[in-house]
Amino acid sequence: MEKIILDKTFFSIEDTLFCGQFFAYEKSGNRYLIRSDDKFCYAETTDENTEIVCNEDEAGYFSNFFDLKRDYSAVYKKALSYDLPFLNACAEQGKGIRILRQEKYENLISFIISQNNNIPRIKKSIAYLCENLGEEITFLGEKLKAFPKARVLADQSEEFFKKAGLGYRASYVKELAEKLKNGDIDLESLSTLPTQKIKEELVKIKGVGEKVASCVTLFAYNRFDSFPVDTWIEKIYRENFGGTLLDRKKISQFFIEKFGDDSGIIQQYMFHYKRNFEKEF
DNA sequence: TACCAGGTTCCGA
DNA sequence: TCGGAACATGGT
Repeated sequence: MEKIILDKTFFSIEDTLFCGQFFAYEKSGNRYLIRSDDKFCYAETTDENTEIVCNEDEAGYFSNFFDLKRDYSAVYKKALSYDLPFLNACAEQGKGIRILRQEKYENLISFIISQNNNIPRIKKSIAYLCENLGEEITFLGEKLKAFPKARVLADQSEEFFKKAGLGYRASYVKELAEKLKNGDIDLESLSTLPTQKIKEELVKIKGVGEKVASCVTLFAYNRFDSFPVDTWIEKIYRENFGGTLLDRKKISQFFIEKFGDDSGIIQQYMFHYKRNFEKEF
């Protein structure tokens, strides 16, 4: 067992988990059990620190997963430098957010499930897939389940995915799993491409549109020049930026032109605030 | 009961 | 190319 301890100012577990980037966690007492692929850790933010507990040989993995090498105080200061009252409030409330460096395959499946869906249901569906198809993993004496491999998902019937609560998204996930199994799609090979090119490749997948592709470039390829626009961001655009555009792709471009390479984290500050904390603006 | 949720696909003009 | 209906399902 290994414990990683960091100052909580720019790393809050609640902020990081409640900004809608990630669905594979559950509360367990004062801490959160977090799963990525087939690896687990516990995380807790106390009065002063955030503490991660994981297997010794996976400390490097989780250090990368939580993006611990990036200086988020600089990102926060950059957000304040735009001098926008609404954004200042968002950054102040969300400065503990870190953009997780997620597994590409798992993140893509998760965000296909996310379309026209709500976060509690998305979490439930992903947990169902793991519980029923995931490899058993023992972590600190507990028996837990990994995220299922693509070849296992590919062998399921569409009925299974409907039982998991995927609804009409069932066929999307099945088709993607089959293509991954056959090697028709290689997500890792896209890593070296520019952000726009990655998105162009991702939207060729059935069930993946502009918004899901933006989430995956941000959360799994860690491209901060991504700005996913969903119903919440659209509200922010209209209510807090006085925007009039209707096309979500154009709204995304509007924000990327405004915030450049900080777009991804600023998007997360704003989503987190609007969904969880908004008072009057 | 109708509307909403981290949208995308499909169809007709 | 563009606008709008259809798509599953649980929560409020």
